[in-house]
Amino acid sequence: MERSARGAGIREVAARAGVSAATVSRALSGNGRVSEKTREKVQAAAGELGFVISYNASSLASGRSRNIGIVIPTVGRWYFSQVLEGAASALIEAGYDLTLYNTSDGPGHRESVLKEMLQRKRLDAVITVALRLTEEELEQLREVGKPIVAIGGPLPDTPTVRVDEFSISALATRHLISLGHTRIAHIGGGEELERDFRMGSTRQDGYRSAMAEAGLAVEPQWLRSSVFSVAGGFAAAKALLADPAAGVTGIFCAADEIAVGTILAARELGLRVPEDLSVIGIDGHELSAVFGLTTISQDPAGQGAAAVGAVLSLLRNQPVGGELLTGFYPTEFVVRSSTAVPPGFQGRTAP
Amino acid sequence: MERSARGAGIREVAARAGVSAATVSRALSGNGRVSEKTREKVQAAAGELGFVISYNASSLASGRSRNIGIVIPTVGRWYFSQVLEGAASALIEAGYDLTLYNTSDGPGHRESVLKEMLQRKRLDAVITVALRLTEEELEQLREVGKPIVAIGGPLPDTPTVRVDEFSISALATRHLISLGHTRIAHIGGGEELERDFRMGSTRQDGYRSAMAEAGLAVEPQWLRSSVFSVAGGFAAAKALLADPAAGVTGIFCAADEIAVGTILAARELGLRVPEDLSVIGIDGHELSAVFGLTTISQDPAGQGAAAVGAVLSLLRNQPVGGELLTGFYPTEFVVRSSTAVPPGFQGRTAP
DNA sequence: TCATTTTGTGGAAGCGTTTGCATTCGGCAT
DNA sequence: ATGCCGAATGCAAACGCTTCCACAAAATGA
Repeated sequence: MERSARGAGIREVAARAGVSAATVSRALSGNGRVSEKTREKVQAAAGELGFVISYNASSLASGRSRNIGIVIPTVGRWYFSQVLEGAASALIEAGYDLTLYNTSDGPGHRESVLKEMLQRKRLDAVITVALRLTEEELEQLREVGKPIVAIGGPLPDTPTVRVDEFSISALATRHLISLGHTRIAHIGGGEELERDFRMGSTRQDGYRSAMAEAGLAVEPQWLRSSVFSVAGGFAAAKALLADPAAGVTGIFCAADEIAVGTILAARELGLRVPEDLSVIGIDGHELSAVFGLTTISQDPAGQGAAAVGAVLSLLRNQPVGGELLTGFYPTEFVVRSSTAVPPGFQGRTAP
Repeated sequence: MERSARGAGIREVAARAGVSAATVSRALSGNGRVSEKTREKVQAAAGELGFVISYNASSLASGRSRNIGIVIPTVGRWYFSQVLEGAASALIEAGYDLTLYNTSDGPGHRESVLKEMLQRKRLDAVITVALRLTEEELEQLREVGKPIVAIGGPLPDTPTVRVDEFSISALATRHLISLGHTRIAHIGGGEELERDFRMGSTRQDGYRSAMAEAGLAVEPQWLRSSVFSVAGGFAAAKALLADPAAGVTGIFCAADEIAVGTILAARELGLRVPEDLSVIGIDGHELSAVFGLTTISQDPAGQGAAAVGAVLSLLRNQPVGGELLTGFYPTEFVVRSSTAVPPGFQGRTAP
């Protein structure tokens, strides 16, 4: 292997600075003590030689790799792309590399990713997004002894960044109820993520709870599901709204994209939003502003950054704030123009 | 460092299989010759011990790291998230890791990413997305001697996956012209990507060319720009359509998201699409189907996968097909219901 | 059957850092 | 002056693989 072409190594720097390789390592990494004068000499030499440390060698020797892995189902859907964006920015800021493992290619891949790729490769820590693991799988990961932080888990006994799916769903539903709606449908996420992530059904639970609490019945045909996309929401809403027996005046959608699809479907059927139909979503998607969608905003990029923050704490052996273990990531209720009192209703307006 | 907890090493496997470490390495990596019988013994031993090779050690020793880097401006926008998704899937399929560098955090970061992070860390190759480099920067990258493949470049003398921006823009414009439109506006991408990527203006050039070729004038107020989002398109289109002097009957949008925003703006202004206004986009975005948008679909996920294919060839020292150097990634013209003859026009219909 | 390849395997020297331990070198108190 | 002590530095042993080289064994050709 030609080494001449491959840039200077630490020994060349050492020679040029007139010190030993050990000192160069200490001067550049900040570990151990080095006099100010030597440090400067070393830095100068490194600069002149265009020396860049070999992460592989460094990792091998030190056991640290300044590289964290993120396991994410896909990067093509809005929520995940935002999480990734947030995490990537935070990591680059902290000087860490980010290795991406997307598990979208079938469940077989998921397993191999977890077992082989994370087992003890070159990661200092792992962030899992929307991943549900068996106790056994989790145990295997823990055995590796590297920090794990989850987003949208939940992984038991693991610091987790997550919103309070149940409560915000109940809140969204209650908002419709408080406006006077009684016939409220719910379009939830389909099986798509159910496999890894219990989100869909938790949101439905919140909806059911709020309905029950208000003494409202939930008719079976009010429960629909859709993939997390505008097209999916459009199709589901169209079926729902075309059903004369349903007769809903409000729809709580598990995601903004679904809600936007719902609004479009309503428009196409000649229904006005919010006069004839109220629609509320969850997410804070970019599109929600354009459509005047009332929603509960959840800032996924912030969640990604928060997870990175937790990981970095863990790596410094600072235990992460109990908040991540017990609390929820904050959400924001954004009232826009897609929700109003139901048609023909004369009661108080929304708070 | 406790080694007992850290899983078996290659020597343990060697001992268990009754061979030398060298043989284990050869058996597991497929380099060098090993008898079938030994290979099986080794694989069995490795399996029983749950042995997973240390990539750091392997990379250090061999100079190969089975890890490729992808430099991408952001992952939050549709196009980029799709490219990344496509690349990530292809890489995982090939058994490579993917390290993500997003350069969205200001130009300072971009430089450090390129010089420090790629210079000779732990990457076998680099895929750059929508990145424009100076000759000097490119030269620095080349010096490293690792394969580089670009998406949407163009980086001179670098295998590049890209669509023919100019031609498809002209094609889209011509489609409107052939329907009988003469007052055709263009909403292009803003400065957003212009910095790294000349895309915005290339699409405008295609538009101008088609207009000129048809002998049509382009009025200055017909040229608008927008960020690549529905909201951006909405705002830009609203301003354009509200301008009485403009009087356009067709709009060529540089992206589907902009086009969707345009359709929404038109609706809000009481204009029917396509009866009063024809709209055409570029992208093949998920939303385009929902809105019946005529568009030129460009399959960014496929582009990501194609770039990975090229990188893998390069790594095998198979020079990549000349197609990537000279040809264009295929696009598909999808005619839907957002384009029609202009209002009051009685001519032939579209081909 | 003997010389010549080919194949399979082991020994050991790296790969480029980090770090424990030993050593040196200046003070500084005595 | 004489010790002492901490700060600064060097030495050399890892870190866990890959691969060059040598060598033995098996296969091939004459």
